[in-house]
Amino acid sequence: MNNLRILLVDDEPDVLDFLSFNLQKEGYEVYTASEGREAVQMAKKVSPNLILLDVMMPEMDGIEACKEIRTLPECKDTLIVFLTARTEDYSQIAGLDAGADDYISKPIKPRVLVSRIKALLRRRFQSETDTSIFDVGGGIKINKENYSVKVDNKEISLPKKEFELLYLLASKPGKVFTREDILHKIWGEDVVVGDRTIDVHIRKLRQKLGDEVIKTLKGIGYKFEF
Amino acid sequence: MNNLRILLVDDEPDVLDFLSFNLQKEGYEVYTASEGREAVQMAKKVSPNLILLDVMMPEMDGIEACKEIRTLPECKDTLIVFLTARTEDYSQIAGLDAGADDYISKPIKPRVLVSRIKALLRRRFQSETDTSIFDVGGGIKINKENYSVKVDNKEISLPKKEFELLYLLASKPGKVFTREDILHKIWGEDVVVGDRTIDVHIRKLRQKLGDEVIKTLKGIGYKFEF
DNA sequence: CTTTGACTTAACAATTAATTAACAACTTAA
DNA sequence: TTAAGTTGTTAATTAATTGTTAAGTCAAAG
Repeated sequence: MNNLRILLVDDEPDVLDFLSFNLQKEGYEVYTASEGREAVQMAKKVSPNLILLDVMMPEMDGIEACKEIRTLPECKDTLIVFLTARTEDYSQIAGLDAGADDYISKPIKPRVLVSRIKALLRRRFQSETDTSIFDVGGGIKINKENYSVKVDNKEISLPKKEFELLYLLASKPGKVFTREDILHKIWGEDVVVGDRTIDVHIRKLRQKLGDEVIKTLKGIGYKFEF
Repeated sequence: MNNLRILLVDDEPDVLDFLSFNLQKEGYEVYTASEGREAVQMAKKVSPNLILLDVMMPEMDGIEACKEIRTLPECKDTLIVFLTARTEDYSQIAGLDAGADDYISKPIKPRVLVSRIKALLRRRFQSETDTSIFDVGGGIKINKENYSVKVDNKEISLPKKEFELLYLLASKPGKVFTREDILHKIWGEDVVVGDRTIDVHIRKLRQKLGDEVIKTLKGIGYKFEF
């Protein structure tokens, strides 16, 4: 939904698969094209936040494609990054000239690739890659700012109490919260809700997050752990 | 109302239709004429911001028309762009001499045409095609400068409060604004309006923008998302 | 193998929050 | 001054959430 979109363009299906896999794992929405003309069309259609563009391709090469993409109004904020074989060093100059924002030499380790892409996107789209998001592990990310939770990169929305409960537990993974702790922190000092109320909220969270992340300690309380 | 006006002049109805379609899609107000004399009259009447003028036409050709239009007081700020077949290179000289601001060779891809036109208009009419317009997604564009909003390129006008509310929410898509946030930011620190007031304004916005873009988070607040 | 205490679960009730329509009070422009 | 539009209020309705109850599990202890 509010994900950043990346368009991959390369004529080798293997490379496409490989990059695609690694970027999707990071939560990006990934689109692919295998040659320049297709790339331009895709770019127009999905208006990606970043395009990873192989320089050497049959038909229309990366440089040409880049120039065309730069003229698209849909892509005025799009970052364009060239993928070049290490030897093709001319592409640095030609590419940046054609309107590219950066270039990356192949071969590259996925981690390095991902971190460079993240850095570029952060610089350009800071507001979307926000501070108050934190990854609590177990595939769960909590964003305090917009009261939203991502589970395996799928956004789910929680009602207030459930969110607060999750937030409390997840903010100190591993720590055990007694029922009393939880009542005081979430319902306040002078509440009169029954004990079962907590259980029920825990259950609702488990329904949404999966049964593993919140653990019960009989007679003691609950903890978040992954 | 505050749209930029473009006058298309060409003797081939097909070309006229084609360009007209592509430019209207971008939100311009498009007028057409099929020959020079008609073009001059139209120009006088609608005082367009830009005229796209085919060079080769029966009766009065583009160059003649251009010269006449340049004498009209209604068109002193009008940009005139010639459309020329790629071969007619003399037109570059003659055209620019006659008072044209640019020329574009046919055939041309609509995207390229549109982006060149946009660039020209932006340069000349910066104030209207301004930085403070931003496309917040979901087919909604907000122009802070003249308090106007476009939904799917249809301009709708919002009363002040509604505009401010939309602007606040849309300026940080995804972020949740609590009722308190909203009250403070829009009504000021020492407000005395009831809570339901916000709801009512939200409802009015939803009536105008569609129900999807503003989301409710019960017990928390509202957020803009597309 | 029953009992017991502690948690889970489903169904439902109570509560709280938001939507909506109708309208009143203000503002502005004609 | 009227008319039109904007802004804020209220009250009825609708919807979602939060909380309760009671039956059901499960594991450890007797």
